[in-house]
Amino acid sequence: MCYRMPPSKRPLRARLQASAPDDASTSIDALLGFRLRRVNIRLSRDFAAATGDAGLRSGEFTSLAAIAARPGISQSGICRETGLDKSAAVAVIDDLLRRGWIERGRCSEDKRRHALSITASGERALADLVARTRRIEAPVLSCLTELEATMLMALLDKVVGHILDEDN
Amino acid sequence: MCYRMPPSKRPLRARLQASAPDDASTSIDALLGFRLRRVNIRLSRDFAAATGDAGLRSGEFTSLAAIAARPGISQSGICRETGLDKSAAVAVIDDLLRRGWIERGRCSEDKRRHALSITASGERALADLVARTRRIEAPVLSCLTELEATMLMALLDKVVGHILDEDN
DNA sequence: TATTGTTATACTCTATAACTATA
DNA sequence: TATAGTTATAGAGTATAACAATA
Repeated sequence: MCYRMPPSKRPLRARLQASAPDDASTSIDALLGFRLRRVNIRLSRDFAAATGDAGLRSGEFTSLAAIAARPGISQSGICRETGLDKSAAVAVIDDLLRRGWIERGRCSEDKRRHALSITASGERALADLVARTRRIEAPVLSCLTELEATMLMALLDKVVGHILDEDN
Repeated sequence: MCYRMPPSKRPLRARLQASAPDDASTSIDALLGFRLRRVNIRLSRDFAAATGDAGLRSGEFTSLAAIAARPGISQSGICRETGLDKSAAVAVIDDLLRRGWIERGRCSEDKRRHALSITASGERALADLVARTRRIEAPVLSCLTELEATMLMALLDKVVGHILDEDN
């Protein structure tokens, strides 16, 4: 007979665990990728739907936040921070400039670099984006207690920090 | 003066917190997306680099795991589980069939559906992929204790389960 | 009418390589 | 020689709409 799709009441992990022997070497129980991917897909779609046709391109929000956090950062700095490719960063920076959210000045110490900084308009846009993103993420995070959500953020921060250390 | 890129010893969150007032409504401290995105980029690149030219397309590994976990699942079931678009799923399923990792039978109860199941060859491929992915994720997760890693997985499972419930 | 799977298509994202200007 | 930024380009990912078969 065919598998009829019931409402999925348990995550894939739990179902896999039930159907496969508890063998740590072949189980996906300890794999992070599946989980990150699934949550990421959901959040990305909701974000794209909320920002609509005038939506930001991939990495634009993250780059704006990085510039706000580190005024004077260079483009390659953005790439290291966000994981963006340097060729992709060009379009992102161009778009942020076009929107008037950031400014670009040549660096006097190293004329190859652009020193990027956020504008007042960019600050407002960032605050608005953050607020909208919070509203998008809220229903996804609603299944966690406040403590659990805080723990999740802290654990991911630890991993992200480790990645930044390793990749640079 | 210009911002010279030092080795990043703290995650973006911590730096933002230091430079911005602790205003919950405009801080990215409680946002999940940045963190997921950054970790996902790292893992995706490492995975692509490890699988090389004969690499699987996006969503193929997840789909194989979903079929292994739920024999007889339909294509639309895969989409619901993995977040894959139904048009994208076609190419993924085709590729899994071409590799001989899954089999496809028409469903007698609902002739529109394909009943998908994993083959013995597919089981071996899946076990191998899981093992390789564990080796890829290990260095990323090495910054966490075993307890922390378990907690991270459990928290993400809770979120993924919630998303599956909501989206279906 | 709605759903499953399929195709075609357009658009975006990502990575690579080649180039310039600086270091 | 190496790095920062730019451009062009190719390949992969993603989403939409239209369609046939079935419910």
